[in-house]
Amino acid sequence: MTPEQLSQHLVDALSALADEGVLQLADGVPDQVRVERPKAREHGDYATNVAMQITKSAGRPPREIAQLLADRLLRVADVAAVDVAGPGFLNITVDAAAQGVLAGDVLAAGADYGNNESLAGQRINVEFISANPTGPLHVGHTRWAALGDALARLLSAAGADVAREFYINDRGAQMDRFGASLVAAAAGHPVPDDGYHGGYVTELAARIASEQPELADLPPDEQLAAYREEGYRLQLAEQQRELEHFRTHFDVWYSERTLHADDRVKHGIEQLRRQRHLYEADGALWMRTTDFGDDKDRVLVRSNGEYTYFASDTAYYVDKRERGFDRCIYMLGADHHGYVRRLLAMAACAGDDPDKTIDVLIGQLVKVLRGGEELRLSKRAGTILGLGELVDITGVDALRYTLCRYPADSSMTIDVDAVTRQSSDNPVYYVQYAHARLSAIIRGATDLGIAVPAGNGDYDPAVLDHPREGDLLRALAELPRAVQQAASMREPHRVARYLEATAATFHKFYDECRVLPMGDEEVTELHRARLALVGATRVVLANGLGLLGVTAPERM
RNA sequence: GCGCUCGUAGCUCAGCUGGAUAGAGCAGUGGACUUCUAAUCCACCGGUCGCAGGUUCGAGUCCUGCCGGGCGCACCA
Repeated sequence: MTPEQLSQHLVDALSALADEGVLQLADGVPDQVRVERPKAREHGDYATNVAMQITKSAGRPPREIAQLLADRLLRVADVAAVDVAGPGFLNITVDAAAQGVLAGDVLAAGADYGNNESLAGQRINVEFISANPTGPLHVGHTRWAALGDALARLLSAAGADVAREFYINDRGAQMDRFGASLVAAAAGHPVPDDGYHGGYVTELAARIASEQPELADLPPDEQLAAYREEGYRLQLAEQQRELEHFRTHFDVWYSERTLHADDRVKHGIEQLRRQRHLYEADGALWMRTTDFGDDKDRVLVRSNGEYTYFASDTAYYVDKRERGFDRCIYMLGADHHGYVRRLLAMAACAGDDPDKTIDVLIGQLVKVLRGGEELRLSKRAGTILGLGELVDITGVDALRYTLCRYPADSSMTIDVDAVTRQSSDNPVYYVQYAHARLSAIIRGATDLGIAVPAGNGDYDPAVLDHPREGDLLRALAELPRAVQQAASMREPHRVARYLEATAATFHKFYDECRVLPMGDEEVTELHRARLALVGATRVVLANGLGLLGVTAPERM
């Protein structure tokens, strides 16, 4: 029995009590009852506080309601025991056999286990990183790469139709500064103060100069444009190469320039105009974002006739909506959080309900520790630790996992030495090691000629009555909930935490429960059932790691 | 000044969207491998959840005010 089924039994019990008039619920029967896994063993396999939740609605003391529910629940065949405890908790123990069938369910579902339909029918646009093509991707971008990609995988697993999108900020003054920096570096001159410094500028300039020596003869403005464009092309290609290597694939690379070239900015503004939140003042075109909570109105078209950056963003949003996305997820760095309010106000000005169409995730910046010291990272000073370099040091799996382990809005310090270390202080190896151990058992079974059960009917679920087996089964049963919850809360780190807890549960099981027959031992039902459990656990860990874009090794 | 955000063990961080005695890992101490991977397991040590009020059966979690760190407040991008 899964927690979902148990939850349904509780709802059924409540409806029955209400129908019979035993309980009068002022607020009606809740459509969902949350069951949780208690921390303390003596609190049973599952627990719920529903009796306390509805005490007001029912106008009866919680313990009394709990007792009514307990009596009702005991009639369910798969429920072995129910206790009323404390102020009104319901502690439920599930029948071993009913729990044991889960292994078969997991084996039968295979790679699909954990997926759900909670977001079915939704089209979601996930935009992340969106860096300037004027330099390498740094640690902050890397965090978004790992987190954004994991989130996209999660949303897909929850049934949504997801597009991953990278907005290329390839327009504006910073591109010219980039071009000027390259020209200066190529000529051996010092880079302008407001330009880009870093060693990569020198390398890039030298490469362009040697590949296209004829550029030196161009007039200054043409030369700047040529360097700018070539630098753009090469830098973007580099970003794309590094991200693919980091297993972060984008479905759409969206250039800000094309937004202007195709008159989509103009179109976007026309769409806004219909909603009547635009006005002209001081020769500029404004959006009345204060209508929806912004502290001041925002300019779309400056008095000199040029579009603002905000105009691009507005048009981009309109474009996303016109391309059919129900929801747009923005992943922004903490240094952009001041932007959120106007973003939401803008969507409201466009006639949308921002609560329904926009999710903004704010990511705190990442500190990097190496050799016990904090690295001071600055693009201007050129002291950048790039995605590429970081991956070279730590490997893709360790880096992705480490960055996915923490909620986006918590500041984190990443200790390069710890991520690199291949030991237990690195949780990614803890989880991967569990998968490798499981794989080793299955290899052993194959060597002994014992088939791994493919589903229910291939083993006896009732023999899985050891406490460690029950713990493991209940852990496996949590995956769908973990996925659903992580997806709806947009919090990939929950998957990582779930994996660590499940790996720990497995390791404890492994420590106490022998799976394969020893020596000349006969193959028993217990061996077969445990093998089913092992196979199911491997499926769960592999699926979970897959959601984070981390590999599940057969051997370590 | 206004706004956003964070404050949990010595360190890095969780805490299931208000529940039972606040949890992991690392660091420290001590144990467990002649048979499925010891990258593992077990035990001990470690806390006024920044402070003070409030909401209620119940608050690390919600509200208010302070204190402290980070960030943002352009017809820049």
